Amino acid sequence: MENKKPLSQDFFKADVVEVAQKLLGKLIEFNGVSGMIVETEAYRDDPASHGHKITKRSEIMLRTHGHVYVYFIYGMYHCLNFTTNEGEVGAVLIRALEPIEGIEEMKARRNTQTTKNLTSGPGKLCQALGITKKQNDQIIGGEIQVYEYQEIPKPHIILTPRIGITKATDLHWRFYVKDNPYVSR
DNA sequence: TACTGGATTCACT
DNA sequence: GTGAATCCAGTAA
Repeated sequence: MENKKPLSQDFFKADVVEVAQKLLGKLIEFNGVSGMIVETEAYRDDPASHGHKITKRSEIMLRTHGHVYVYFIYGMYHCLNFTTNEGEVGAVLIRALEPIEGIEEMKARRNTQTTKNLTSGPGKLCQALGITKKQNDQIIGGEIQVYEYQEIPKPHIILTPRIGITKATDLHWRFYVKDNPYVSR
């Protein structure tokens, strides 16, 4: 694609819920593979968030914005987050992408021919893009790029409280693009 | 040093 | 719908 416009660091210097919503329709590119963000989740200082207690792992949520936060979960998956609003605890979990470029590479990494299963979940998309903890704490715009891509009309943006997490509170929100086949639920 | 459980996914039933 | 896979960060000792 020509004329790709990267997001500025200031884009991430805002409330985590606002950033989570505005990330829908943006393009994530890493290592020649890319996808459009179709589902996000906002985490800040609520009991279900790593940032609820500041530790060596989670301090990045307080210390930075516009950085990549990658953590390892369930012994086999990675999850990709973007930090927001330095000085306040916040990060947006990228929950699903619509694959754009490098689909064959994604299929090989995911060991499947089913396009719908490539990036329709936070663990899946990290595997498809090849993102690991090596990318943790990198600045967005380095190895991992995020570009303007598609404008999602407001009526197509759905906001729900995150369910299924026992400690969920009203500080904890999920956004997704209505009717997009890659949304994880 | 040892223990515990997780911001998930997949293969089953 | 249910359970297994699998390892590391956080916590307690």
